[in-house]
Order: sequence, then structure tokens, then C-alpha cells
Amino acid sequence: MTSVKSGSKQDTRIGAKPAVNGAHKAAIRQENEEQILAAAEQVFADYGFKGATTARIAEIANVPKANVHYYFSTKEALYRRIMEDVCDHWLEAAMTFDNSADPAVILRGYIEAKMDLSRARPYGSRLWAHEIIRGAKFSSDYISTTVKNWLDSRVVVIRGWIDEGKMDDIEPYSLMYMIFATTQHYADFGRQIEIFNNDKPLSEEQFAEAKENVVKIILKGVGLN
Amino acid sequence: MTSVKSGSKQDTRIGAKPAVNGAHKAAIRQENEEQILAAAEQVFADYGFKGATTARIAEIANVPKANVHYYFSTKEALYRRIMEDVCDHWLEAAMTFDNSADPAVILRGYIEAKMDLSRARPYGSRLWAHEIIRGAKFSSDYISTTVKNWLDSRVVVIRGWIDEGKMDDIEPYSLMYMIFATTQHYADFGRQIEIFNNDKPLSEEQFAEAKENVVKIILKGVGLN
DNA sequence: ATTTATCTTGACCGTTTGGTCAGGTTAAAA
DNA sequence: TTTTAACCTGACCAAACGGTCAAGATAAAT
Repeated sequence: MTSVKSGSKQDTRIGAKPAVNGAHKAAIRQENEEQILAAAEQVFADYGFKGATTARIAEIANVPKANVHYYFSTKEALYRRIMEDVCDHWLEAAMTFDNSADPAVILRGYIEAKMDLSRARPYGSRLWAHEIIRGAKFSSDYISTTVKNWLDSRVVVIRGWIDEGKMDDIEPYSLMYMIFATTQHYADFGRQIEIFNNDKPLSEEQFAEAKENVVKIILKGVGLN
Repeated sequence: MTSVKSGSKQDTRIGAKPAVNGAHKAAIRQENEEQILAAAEQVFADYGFKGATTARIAEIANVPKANVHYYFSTKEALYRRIMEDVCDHWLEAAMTFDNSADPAVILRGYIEAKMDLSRARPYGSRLWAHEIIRGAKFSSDYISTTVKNWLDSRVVVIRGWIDEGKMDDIEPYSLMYMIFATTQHYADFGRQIEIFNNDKPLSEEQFAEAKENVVKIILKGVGLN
């Protein structure tokens, strides 16, 4: 980790100065923000908004607490910023649920995308879980607009499939909730699964098998293929 | 609510005194403990162990904060006590998953029992979610013994069904995780579902339909019936 | 009627919390 | 080289935190 950041001692390395147009300062800012954001995502995911402390975030980010407040005015501002990131990633996965292909292909793709997201960014999933469990105090607007609009449009697509006789007559909301629940479970309850798995995280093979099983049960369960 | 509890003023009601053998004192203790436990379950479910405050618990239980500490020595003792209750209720639902009947009947019964528990005691489910998300710091022993033993024994039962050709060859752990996830989702993410449902909690009819859909998808998904 | 055991609670304590700030360092611009 | 703008942080603060306690109130036992 050859940090761009210089310590409190003067940096005398050759080439440590100019670059172009204040690139050094910009790099410092970017690196510090990233470190703080990553630490905050983890701490908020572990303890929720109320339970998380700025001191712990600073400790994990490896910066003094005052520096956290230099980059993010308040704990709430930091939390909101991370929620935005989480939502952006969720939207990305949502985009894989288009309506341009075979229902089975689309559902498989969406389930796999969500499970991969669960594995790649478990902290984001857990943060979302905290947020909803607590009553969605910061994100009810986002859910009742962006997410709900997306969900409702997918429900229409699914109802279309049902009307065309491509799948069983299943209430689409129930199906979508099931997909949400199952895919996020592998992140949110990852610790529990780990304990059941003899205190070892799921290997890549185990996770791939789990993914395939989830796809298989759901697709067959709604009469696809 | 004709409280047994007398205020700070003297209680001069006829019949307010003896009962039998200190029954009044016992009733006071029971009522206060119940009120505190109910309040604590809610507050811990909302904020997790770290985020919850004894002041908030006292406020909701409608007793002075010092009284909370009179009945439960520490915040942690109170938390552990509630976790025990939650585990007891989980065990009750687990018992419905016996191995004495038809696989479809057993699975249906277990799924319905877990969903009913989700609806009847959403706070317990959310508290469990907090506990696991944070890393099961208080309950990893319980999970790695009681819960794991139960789960492993159910996995054996399911493998038996598969060997007998009664259902598809599905990894039993994947199936059980799916049931855990989906049934608990209706409690843990109840707020999200409520928002999707036009800001109204699911009615009894809606919930019954959801339950039936979950059962239908999973049973068909694993090739039962 | 008196004693004893339990219940009640305002006031308090040491610690942790989110947040501030003055005074310093460093890098870029002039 | 000097100036300026951005970055850094130890020390600090008021509020909130978990927990304690002495003194009083109430109910059961004697």
C-alpha cells in the first residue's frame, strides 16, 4: 500500500510534488474519502445508524476522528452518502431484470445478479437490512418511489407471462419478495450460514451450488421450464 | 387496564390488600417485568444491542430508568433474557418439523408455522436478524449447538426423502436457508412490504395468500406433489 | 403495632458520544 | 519566495450513555 498520503513529516521523495494541476491534493482527498466510506459501510452494517460510532469508523479508516468530520460534516451525512452508494448498486442489479428475453432466462439472470451482489458487497446488504428493520427512516421516500415503481413494472411483466401461459398463476409480489429474501439472506445471515457450515465461509463451489439450487427451486416452483 | 400497581400515593381501596401469601407483590413484579421485557424486545429489535438505550426502554415500559435496573441488573442481562425467549419460540416452530408424516404436509406445516411466528412476533424475528447481522456475538454457541443439531437432523430427514424418490435432488441446506429467509422476510422487511403495499400493512387475507404462495412455490420447486 | 423485605425513584457518577476548533502542516498558485 | 487554499489533528465541549445509590414508600410477616 504505497499511500499517496504524506505523513506529518515532510515528504522529500523525488516526484512527490507536482504531477499536474493539483493532482496530489485530489488524490489525497479521494483516498481518504474512500477509506472513510469503506470503514463507515462496515461499521454501519454491523451496528446500524444509532449503534455505529464515528470513533470506530475513524479507527477502521485509520484516520483521526476529526478527519472524518473534515470530509463528512455529520454522521448522518456520511450515512446518507453510503445509502446512496448501496442504492446505486441495487439499481444495477435491478437493470438485469429487463423484459427482452425468455422468462426463465430473465429470472435466472436476476437471481444470480442479486446473489452475486450479496456476496460481493455483503456490507451493503446488511446496511439495507438495518435500515428497513428500523423502519426505513432515511429511505422510505426512495423505496416508495424509485424501488416501488421498478417493482410494480416488474410485476406487470410477470403478470404478462402468466397471462400468456408461460408460467403458473402466482402472485408476482410474493415471488419477488421470495427472491429478495433468499438472495439477501446469503449476505445478511452469512454468519449463521457460516456457523452451520462448520464455522467456515461458503467456498466458491458451495456458493455456486447454492445459487444454482435457488434458481432451480424458484424456476420450477413457478412453472418455468 | 386496572393495574395491580399502586402509585406513590397510598392505595386505600377495599380489597387491595391481602389476597393470599404475598400475591400482590408477586403480581407487581410480574407485571413490571413483563412491561420491561416487552419494551426491551421492541427497542432492541429496532436498534440492536448497541443502538438501544435503557432510557428508551424505560420510557416505553412506562417506568423510571432506575426501575429497569432494579429488575434487570444490566442492559446485557436484559438482552440475554429476551434472546432466550426468542429462542424458545423458535424451538416451538421447529418442533412442527417432525418426520412422522408426508413430506409435503411436513414442509407446509413448518413454513406456515414460521410465517405465523413472523407475523405474531415480528420483534423477535428482527431481534434475531440484528443478532446475526452483527456476528452472533451473544448466540453463536446456541446456533452452533442447538440450532445446528436440529438443522442437521432435518437435513438427514430431507436426504431420506430424496433417496426414497419422494422429492427432487436438492441440497437440503439450500432449501432450509430459503425457507428461513422467506418466512422471516415478512417480519424483518415488513416495513418495506408495507411501503410496496401502498403504505398499508398486509391484511389477514393478503398475508394468508402470501403464505399459500410461498408454500406453493417451494413445494413445487422441490418436486413435492 | 412493629419489624422486615421488597419495591420505587430523583439525583448523581464516570464514561462515551457526536461534533467543534484553533493552530499547525502541506501543496499549489502567484 | 511568498501567499493562499486545502488538509490535518490534539484537545476540548455539551449531551447522552449505562449504571449506582440513598432515602422513601408499600406490603407482608411477626
